[in-house]
Amino acid sequence: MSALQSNRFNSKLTSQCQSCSLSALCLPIALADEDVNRLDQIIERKKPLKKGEVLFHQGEEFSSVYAVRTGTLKTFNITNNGEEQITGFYCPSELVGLSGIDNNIYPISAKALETTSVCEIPFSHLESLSNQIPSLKSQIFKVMSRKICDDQQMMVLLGKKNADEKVASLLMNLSGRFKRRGYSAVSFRLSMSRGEIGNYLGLAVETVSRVMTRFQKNNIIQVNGKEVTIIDLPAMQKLVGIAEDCVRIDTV
Amino acid sequence: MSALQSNRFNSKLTSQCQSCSLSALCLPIALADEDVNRLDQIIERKKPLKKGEVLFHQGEEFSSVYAVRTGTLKTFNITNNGEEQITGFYCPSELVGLSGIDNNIYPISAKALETTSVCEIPFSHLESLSNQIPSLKSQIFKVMSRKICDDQQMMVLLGKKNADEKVASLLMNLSGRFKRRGYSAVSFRLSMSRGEIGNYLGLAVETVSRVMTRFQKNNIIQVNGKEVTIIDLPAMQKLVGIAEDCVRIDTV
DNA sequence: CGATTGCTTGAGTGTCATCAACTAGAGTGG
DNA sequence: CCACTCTAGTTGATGACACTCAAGCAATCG
Repeated sequence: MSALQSNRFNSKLTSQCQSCSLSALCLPIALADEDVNRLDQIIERKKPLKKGEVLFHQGEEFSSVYAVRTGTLKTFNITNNGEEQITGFYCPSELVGLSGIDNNIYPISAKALETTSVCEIPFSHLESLSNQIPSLKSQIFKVMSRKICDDQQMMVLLGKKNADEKVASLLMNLSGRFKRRGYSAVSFRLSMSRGEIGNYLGLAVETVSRVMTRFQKNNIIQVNGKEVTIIDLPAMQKLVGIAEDCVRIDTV
Repeated sequence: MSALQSNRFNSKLTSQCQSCSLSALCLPIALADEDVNRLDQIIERKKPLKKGEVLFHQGEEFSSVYAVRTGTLKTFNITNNGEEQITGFYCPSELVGLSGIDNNIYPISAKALETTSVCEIPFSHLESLSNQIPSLKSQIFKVMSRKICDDQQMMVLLGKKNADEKVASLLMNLSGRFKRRGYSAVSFRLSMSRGEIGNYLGLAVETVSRVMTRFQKNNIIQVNGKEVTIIDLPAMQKLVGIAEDCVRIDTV
């Protein structure tokens, strides 16, 4: 809690990272104040992306990872037959672009779903800074490890779940992410279209639509366009599979 | 930690890592000789696992990552309703357990598909060694990044591909991995059962069986139990989607 | 040797994709 | 301000792909 008040001990120069409301969730977590300042210095705040603008393109040379400040991004892969497969949605404080490290090329594109601002973190700088700050290095390991966990959960979803369970899982996942950022866990706005939801979940648009209206008829959720309210939480948890305990799907 | 540094120079003796045939694929890649020796010293060779034995259990405290030396592992997640979802197969030189870093708990179990020997790499040692050897740290970043890429490819497979494409993708992926280790790319032995293939690909056993016999009838592959030979490579590539260029599915 | 396990093959069914029509809302331009 | 277009979303009808159930075969094992 108190960690949320990021500049409680701040003294002299408060870095932007320290005054950022996301610092408790983002990369600076677990860093000493002076280390946050050093991290802060390698970060570039870019001007916000408009809806539909691309942050980086699949195939482009990898240079930076990005932390979302406000708004939402989607990442996607263009498959051989030209269709797009969405691989993730990214909310504020989440890190995009880690998959580019391996081959020094982004294997996916990242596009803004709404007006979105990001912090650019040049990876070469981050890497050398991580030589000097072991806790930063550990933090990067953790972030990457979590991404691997999340992706594995996603595989379970795609491989084993039916349409109802898929949609419920996405909604509950988003709910959890909003909650952790201090927003309502039961009432929120979807920044992605039905088509994007379907693409992401491996479902047709029509199926997504049908599932959501059915959920609504059964008083499980309340839907109004992009506005969603979760009404019957137990029902949702049951659909997701309750035991979400040891696993935290983070980057949907 | 001091133990790490002690034998740094006593290494006219070739380390096991250096004499290991996998060194060009495994973690030591891109390390200087003396660094390989230091890495070598934190590694424990465990006695081989028999088929069906578990390397680590889901929920267990995380301590080490493991490199496969010989044999094959599968990792899997027990879902809420008790069924198992296989999340990956691991061949020699590949690293298992990275997903445990985040929460300090293994979110999956790892089990031997056949007699399998592994190198245990205690993560705390690896992490501190990576403070001293920047290229080792970079290498870990890369390995984790590649895992993220691979998992994303897997999502595409699960979300967009039909049964034929799924099976073809798995076979071609295994083919590539055998090839890189110097084995035949067209003729190899599956160490996993049909059931495990189906589980992994999000298909029923019967479907896997049917697809493979159909492939055989169409002279695309030759199957005899677990022995597989790829006959019509172009057909397979077409099924997979050819443009496997920029993406390398590594850890299936 | 029977028993068990893994794999294959067949028949029937169900879930979800596809195709198509329709509605609502946003943006455009006369 | 009102058609007009365009897109996103919804709903219905139909069908395909893959799952389930069931039976049989082959290989391994106690």
